[in-house]
Amino acid sequence: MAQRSTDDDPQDVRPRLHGELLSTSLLAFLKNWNAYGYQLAQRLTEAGMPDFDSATVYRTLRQLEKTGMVSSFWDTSESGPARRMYSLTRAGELFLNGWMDVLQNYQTVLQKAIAGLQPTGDDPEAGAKP
Amino acid sequence: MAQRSTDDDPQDVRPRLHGELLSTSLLAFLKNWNAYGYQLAQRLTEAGMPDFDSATVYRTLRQLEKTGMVSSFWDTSESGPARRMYSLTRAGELFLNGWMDVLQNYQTVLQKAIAGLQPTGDDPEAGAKP
DNA sequence: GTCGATAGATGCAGATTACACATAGATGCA
DNA sequence: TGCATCTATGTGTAATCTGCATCTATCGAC
Repeated sequence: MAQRSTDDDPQDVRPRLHGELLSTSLLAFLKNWNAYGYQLAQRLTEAGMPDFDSATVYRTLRQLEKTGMVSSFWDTSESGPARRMYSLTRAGELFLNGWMDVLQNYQTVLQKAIAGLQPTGDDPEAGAKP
Repeated sequence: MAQRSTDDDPQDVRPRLHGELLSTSLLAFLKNWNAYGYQLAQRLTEAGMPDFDSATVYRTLRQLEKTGMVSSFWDTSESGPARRMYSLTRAGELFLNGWMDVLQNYQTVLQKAIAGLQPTGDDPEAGAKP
């Protein structure tokens, strides 16, 4: 039996928010609310989401636009720097609905696994924790 | 007012499982169950998780090992190809706990946003959907 | 004028991912 | 024996994504 691996980086294990988590948060905020990037970034912080990078937020929004999930236009009606206002498209709404299903299942799977219930209840002795 | 962006890729919008979602699923499975990659990949499929790549599962496990979340050893006790058996470390358990908190908050935020409740209830007319 | 807050973006190095393909033991079967 | 198939894990590579630093620009306060 080979040697066990060693732990080497115990610090900095706080989860960050990116990928699907960031994209879907943005889509959800836009469901009943047209907003621009800076505003969305603030809402994320206010909502107690883990740290993220504002550049990532802007880039994620542009990416969501490229795939048709949101649409945008420049808003110069208010004073201050121009704002790129985003709103959810029909495709974005459909994706968000699909994601909520995936998320529900994901959370159920996690909770069951953590509670010690295997996905399938067979083979009760194999690999059991010592 | 500038032109709206155009939708260009309406197909292939099914959510995939990667990044934090895949890592944390693996950690959760390993909480009460020592297992190897092939087995974990099967469990993910059985659990109804979205499609993923098996190579990604293996690389994710190696990555989790590099950061100290899991440890592994070669298991040659059974017949067939050698298996790399993984188990959760203390650091992995702590990360998983932190992630469950983040996830709970994330889901709450999504649900509130989709229900039409803003993170902060002020400014009720700004950006309201037409 | 210049400082800070607002608002969005780019450049780049490094990490992650999907897809194709490689390796190897075990089993079945003709 | 030869060969296909399943199990089990991995690598190579191009494309994409991310974090950090930095940049542009508007506006209000001092």
